[in-house]
Order: sequence, then structure tokens, then C-alpha cells
Amino acid sequence: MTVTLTQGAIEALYTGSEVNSPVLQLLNIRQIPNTSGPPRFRLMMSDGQHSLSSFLLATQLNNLPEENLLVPNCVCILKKTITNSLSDDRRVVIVMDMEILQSAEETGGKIGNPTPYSTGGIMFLKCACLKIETLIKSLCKPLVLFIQFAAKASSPQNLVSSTFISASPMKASSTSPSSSTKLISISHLNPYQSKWTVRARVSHKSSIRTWSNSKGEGKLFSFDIVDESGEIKITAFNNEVDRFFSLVEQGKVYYISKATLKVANKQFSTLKNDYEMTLHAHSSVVPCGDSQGIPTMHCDFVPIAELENRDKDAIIDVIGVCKSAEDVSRITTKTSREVSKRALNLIDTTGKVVTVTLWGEEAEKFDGSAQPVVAIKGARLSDFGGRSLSALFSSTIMINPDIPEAFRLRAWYDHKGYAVDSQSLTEKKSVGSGAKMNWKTLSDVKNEHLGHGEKADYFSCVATVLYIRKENCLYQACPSADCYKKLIDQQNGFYRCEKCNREFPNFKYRLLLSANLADFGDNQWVTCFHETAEVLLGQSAETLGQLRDTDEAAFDEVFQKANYTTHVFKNRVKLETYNDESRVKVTVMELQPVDHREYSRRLLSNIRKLACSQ
DNA sequence: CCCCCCCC
Repeated sequence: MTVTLTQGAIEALYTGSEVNSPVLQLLNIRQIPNTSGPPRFRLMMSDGQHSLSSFLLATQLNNLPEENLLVPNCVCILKKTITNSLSDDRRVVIVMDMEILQSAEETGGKIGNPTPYSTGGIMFLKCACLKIETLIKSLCKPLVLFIQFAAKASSPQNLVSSTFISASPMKASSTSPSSSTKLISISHLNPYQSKWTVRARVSHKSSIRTWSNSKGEGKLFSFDIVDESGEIKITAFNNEVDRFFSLVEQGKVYYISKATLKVANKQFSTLKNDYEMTLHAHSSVVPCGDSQGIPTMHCDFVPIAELENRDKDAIIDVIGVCKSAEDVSRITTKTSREVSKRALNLIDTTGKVVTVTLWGEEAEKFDGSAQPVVAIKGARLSDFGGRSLSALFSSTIMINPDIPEAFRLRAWYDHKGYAVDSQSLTEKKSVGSGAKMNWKTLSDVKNEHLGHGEKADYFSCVATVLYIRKENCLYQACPSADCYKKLIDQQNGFYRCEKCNREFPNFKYRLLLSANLADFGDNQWVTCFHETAEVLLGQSAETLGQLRDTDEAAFDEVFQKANYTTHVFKNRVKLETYNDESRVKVTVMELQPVDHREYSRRLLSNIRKLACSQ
């Protein structure tokens, strides 16, 4: 197999003249030392006549050198290049798309006897003349001209950075520019023109999503870009996902050209643009190191305490320290889709906490272990649990963002915020029955004669344990599963269950506690069965049984510790009659930790009620 | 060409 190098292509590429898919030989390749971002490769190419080492491989082609396909002596066809000028008038040819026509082995060595292409002296003048010529031509066109690049040597990515200067729009010309260098603003994009380039910052980038429906299946991702004039959504499908997903980074500035514009479906986008873009095989997305004049993301953070006054469904920006976070979990939606979710509790300097739910990949990858500052642009306010937030597909989640608000919050939290007596705007979900809490004080229970009706009444109270009877708190129960009947000790090493009509050599301990509870107005004896009793004492019945038999002091201490603890008690109350004597029996159904926000509110309301009745 | 904004 023989290949022919495109003679003269080196000069054409360097000077920016038109050359169609030149065939060149790679003479050398090396990785540019850089500390951040993806690796960048510099290439020395030859057209058989000249060699030039000013080629830079676009990062989307990094797989070629990384898979050892692009090695010296192989012959390539450059399908797309961009020639950029550095500030000192040196130039760099960015290889955007290429294919290897012939491997190094097949080629067998260097083709021809190329000499290094001279880029100084006369060439400098030639370049300068070309530039002036281009400028003069451009004055007849309503363009913004791509003239000069300001490169900062500090970052190799800045090799492609550039500055545009604008030429005043003059008369429209029917002559199209030879390349897509007509820089226009996003607000001027429409489907009726094709030769344009926008320079804009990525304000939001989605993850990759797949779909499968009657029309077919595929994958896509989308991103939003902004410039000083406006914003637009861009979607990439399938091959374009592979080409652009890793290249496109949130917050960075790119030149984008040759994308298809279509009318936006307003139903699915809140962006202020009548159109949206789709990338296709010939589309170009090129990083621009210079972001001057391109607006950065603007957040209008709402203090967490202020969320109480905002409307449900409002889209807001929030920032806070992630005080705690749930583990990620999987839920099934109403439409039977499975999705990951994770709730975070954010606190800010208002001392208020709000729960924010992250979804999908954002939920999975979130790590709250270091209590990071989390900023969310475009979260939706919900009234669940009072006030809570949910991230949307359109939300941008930033972990420890490089902004002053984040630094202030970090300092505040580390010095004192971690210790403040915070209050959550999002009430904890009520466990169990889910029935609405029927809050009562202990004196309400008596005054309102709760439990005197035909059916039992249920109420919740916040109360403090004053005393727990140790006597008869444990009993030996039937060891059969689901049978809790008290056993009769046969005094012969066996225990009898009347219910199961069986004798057992063993038993299980069950708890049955009598406790005296008090709130600020009254007190009340209540009964706690096994499960609630274990919660109240903070020990299993089994452990308590063993302590009672082996270590009386430790047994007593368990009860001492439970004294003066305060909980939410959910109770059942019923008047019971024995031998013509009636008394109200209160049984604790559930025990929960106190939600201090709810408690304060109720306490205040009770105090007001008391004040009014006096 | 997608178009999901969810759960308690």
C-alpha cells in the first residue's frame, strides 16, 4: 500500500490557508507536561517537504496516543484542524479530527527528506500581511473577527485561548466567510443561518442518559451555555456524546459552531431562548481559555431561614454546610422507575437547617463525610415536612464552590456553626401509623376526659420520665415465636405456657414497664410494653434480665439513666373498669426523639392558651 | 432523536 503526503500542506496549515484533508506523516509525538486537566499531546508532522512541530492534538483524540495508535512514522489524514496564533505570532495547529491511514510498521520509516518549516523572518511578515488582508476583507461583513490570540504559557490549554475583537457591523455581504469564524452572540442565533460561532460558558451540564422507545434508543446529554446576550440549551446524541461529554466542563468557556438550531420545546426548558441546539457529526466545540466578558454563573442565594417565607414550588438558589447526610437509597416512583435519592441537611449562618434531596447520580456520588459546603442553583422549594428542597434535572450542584459565600460559611461553621442549636425547617417524618399527631398536654388528657368514650383515644405528648418502676418490669415469656405469654415456673427447671399448652426448658425476657411521666402542667402513670420499654431504657430485655441476675448496680443504673429523659410519646388512652372502679389507662404506643422546633411551637401555643384562660 | 423533576 502506498500513500502520498500532501506537499505544501504544512505551510498551508501554518498560514491558515485552505487545505482539504491533508495527508501527513507523524515524525514525533510528546506529552506536554501539565499538572491539571487532561493530557495534551504535541505532534511533529511532515508533508514530505516540510516538518513542523506546532501541532497540538485536541483532547477528544487523546485515545489515539493513549492506545499507542498514533506513533512516529504513521501516516494520518487530518480531517479537521484549527490554526491559532499565539500572542508572539507563533502559531499552533490544533488537530480536531484525524484518522490513521497507515501504521508506522506499514510505512517503515520517514518519507522523503523534510526540512523544518521556517516560521520566522519572512514568514512573520507574510503572516502579518495575511492578517491585515483578512481584516480589510472583513470590514465589508457584519462580523466579529478572529484576529489575535492571547496565550498564557502557564497552561497548555491556554494555547487555544484567544481574544476576539469586534468590527462594527457594516453592510451585510452575500459572501460567506470560508470558515465558521463569524462570532455571534447567543441571542442572535436562529435556524436560518449556518456559518456562525458562539463563545459562551457552560452554565449547566447534565449526566449521560439513555432512552428506549418505539422510535428507537440511544444516549444523550445536554448542557446550557450563556454569554452576555443570553442562554441556550445544547443537546448531544450518541456519537456526539462520545465526542463531547468529557470535553464539556461546567463553568468553562468554549467556541461552538456548526450545530443545528431548532425551535425549543418550552414545555421542557425554562431557558430564555426560543431555540435550542443539537450537535451533529460536523459540529465543533473548542475550549477557549480566555473567558473575559463571558458572565460567570450568578447565584442569588436565599438564606435558609428566609425559605419559610417563600412560595411552594419557587425555584431558588441555596448554599449551606452539609451538617449531615443520609445514606443513598433506592426508591420506586409512581411510574415504577427506580431512582437513587439522598437527603442532605444544610445549615447556614441563620442557624436554620433545611433538608435537600438529591436524585440519581448526584445522590450516588455525593460524599458528605467532610461536611462540605454545598451550593445548589435552581432547587425547588417544597412544603413537605414544612419546608424542604429538591434538586431538579436543571439544578446545578456545587460542592465547596470557589466563591466568597462558601469561604464565609466554612469559617463560620468550623468556628461556631457546628455547635449552634440549629432548628430544621423540615420536620422529621412521623414514623409508624402516619396518623396526624393529636398533641395534648397531660392536663388536657384529664380535662378533656380523653378515653372516656366507647373507643380508645390516641394522643401525643412531649414529656419527661420522672420515675420507672423496677419491680416486676421483666417477665419470663414463652420462647415460641410470636407468643409472649408469661410462663409459669414449674420449679423443676421447666416453664409452662398455658397458651401453647407446652413446657419449655428456656424462656425469653419481656419488658412491661410502669413509668411516671410529667410535662410542665401535670403527671401521668403510663404502661410501656416490650418494644417501647426497650427504647425508653436503651437496653434490650435480654441484657436487662442478665444484669438483674448478675449485676444489680448496673441494672439500677439503666433506670437512673432513663430518668429525666424527654421524648415524644404517642399514647393510647382508655377508661378501664375493674370491680366497679374505673381508671384511665394510658399505654405508650411509640417513642420518638423530640423535634425541638415542633416542641417550641407547641410550648408557646400552650403558654398562650394558659395565659388566656387566666 | 430526549423531555425523567421523582420518595416520604
